[in-house]
Amino acid sequence: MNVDDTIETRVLSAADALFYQYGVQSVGMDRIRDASGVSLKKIYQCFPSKGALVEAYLRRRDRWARTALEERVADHTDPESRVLAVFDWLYDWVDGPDFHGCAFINAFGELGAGSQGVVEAVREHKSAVRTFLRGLAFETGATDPDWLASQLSVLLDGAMSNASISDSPAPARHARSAARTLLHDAAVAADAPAESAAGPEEPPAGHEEPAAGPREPASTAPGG
Amino acid sequence: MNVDDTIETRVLSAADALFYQYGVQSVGMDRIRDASGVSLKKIYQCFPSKGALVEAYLRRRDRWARTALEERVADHTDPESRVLAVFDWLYDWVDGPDFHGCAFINAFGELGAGSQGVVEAVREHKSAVRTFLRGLAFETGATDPDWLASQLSVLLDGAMSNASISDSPAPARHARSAARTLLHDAAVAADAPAESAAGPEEPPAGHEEPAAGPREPASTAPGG
DNA sequence: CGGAATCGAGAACGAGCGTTCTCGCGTCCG
DNA sequence: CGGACGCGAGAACGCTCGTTCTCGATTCCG
Repeated sequence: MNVDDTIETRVLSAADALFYQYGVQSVGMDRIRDASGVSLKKIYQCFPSKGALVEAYLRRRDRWARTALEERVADHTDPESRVLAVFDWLYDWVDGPDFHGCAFINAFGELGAGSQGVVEAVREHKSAVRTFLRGLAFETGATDPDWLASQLSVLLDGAMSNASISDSPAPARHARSAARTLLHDAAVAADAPAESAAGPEEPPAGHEEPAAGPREPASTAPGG
Repeated sequence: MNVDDTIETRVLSAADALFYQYGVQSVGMDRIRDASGVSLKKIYQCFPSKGALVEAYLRRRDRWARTALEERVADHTDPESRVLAVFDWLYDWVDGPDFHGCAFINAFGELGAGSQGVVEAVREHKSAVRTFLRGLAFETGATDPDWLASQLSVLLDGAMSNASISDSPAPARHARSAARTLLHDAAVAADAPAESAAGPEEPPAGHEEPAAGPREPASTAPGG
C-alpha cells in the first residue's frame, strides 16, 4: 500500500506492531520474519542485531509521536487550546484499539538496566516531548514554563500508564482537566503574582520544598 | 536479622530485590537461589512456579506500599496535608538509591498481555491506591472526590515513571505542586460553585468532553 | 545404632531464542 | 549456454532458562 515499501520499512512496521503489543523480550526474530515476510538473512542485513532493531523501533515511535503531536497542536492558535490539544490527541490515541501504554516507558522498564541504546532513545524521546511542552507552556505566558511543562509531562506519562492498566481512556480526560487547572493557576499567578487564590501558608513565588521526614523507605522496603 | 526469617520470606526478599531492579524476565531462578541461599528444591516447594513467585512479589509490594502510605498519611490531620503527605512519601521513595520505577507498571508492561495473575495483582494495587486517594480527597471536601482521586493517581504514576526515566526525584515535586493546585481548585470550586476563577468558556460543573477530532491515530500509527 | 526421611548441589532435560550456516533454486551477465 | 551470484526456507549452534531428577551427605527418631 505504502509508496515507501522498502524492506527496512516492512521489517520496522512488523517489529513495531509486535514489540509494542507483546513487549520486546517476548517477541522473537522468527515472529518478525513471519509478520513481515522478510527472511532472517535480509533482516540481519538491515539490522545487525535485535538490539539495533529495537532502537530503530523506538526512534520510529519517537518520530511518529512527535509529528502527530505537532500536527494536532498546529490546528489551534489559542495557547491554552494548543496545550489541551496535546491531551485531546492523547485521548484519541489511548482510546484506540491497539493502545498498549507508552512504548518508551514499557521498553525502559523491560530493558532499562542493560541496554545503553534503549536508555538513550527513551531519554531523548521524553526530553523532546518535554521541550515541546515547554514551548507550549511558554506561549501561555505562564510564570514558570519549565515547571509547568514538567507538570504536564507527569500528567502525560501518568495518563498513559493509568489508561493502559485500567484499559480505559478516562485517565486522558483526568489528565486533560488537571492540565487545564494547572494552566489557569499559572495564568492567575502570572496576572496577580502578589497573592495566590487560597492557602493560608503559601510562599508567593517558587515551589516549596517537600518536608523530608525521618523515614527511610529503603530500610523498611521489601527490596531492602 | 528479622524475626520473621522463614524460608518463604528469604526467597521473597531476594526475588523482590532482583525482580524490582532487573525486571522479571531478566532474573532466573538460579539468581534467586544464589541471592536467597535457598535451594531450588525448597523454592519450588514454597512457590510452585516462577509465575506464582512473581505474583507473591507483587502482592508483597502492594502490602508494603499501602502500609507505608497509610503510616505516612497518619502523621497529619489537616486534609490537605494528608494528601500532600502522599507526595512527600513519594519523594522520599523516589529519591532513594534503589528506586526503579513502579513495580506494577513495570511488571504490567513486561508481562501484561500473557499473565492473568499479574494483571489482576496490578489492577488490584492500582485500584486500592486510588480508593485510598479517594478517601483523602473526600476529606478535603472536594466537589468530586472521585475525579480528584483519579487526577492524583495520574500524577502519582506519572511522577514515578518520570523519576525513573530521568533518574531524578524532581518529578515528585512537580507532582506535589500540581496536586496542591488541584486541591485548591477543587476547594475553590466547592466554596464558590457558581463560577470558576478563570476561563471565558467554562461549564460550572462537570468536566467537559474532549473534542474528538477526525484523526484516527491507528491509521497513521507505526503499528498500523 | 539403623533405617528412613530430608536436604543441598548440581546435572539433566526440554524449550525458546539470537544468530549463522547450508542447501537447493532461480536469475542475471558474459 | 554457463557459471557465479543472490535469495528464501529452514536446519544448526550455542546459550539461557524453568523445572525436575539424581546422588551423596546429614539428620532425626525409635
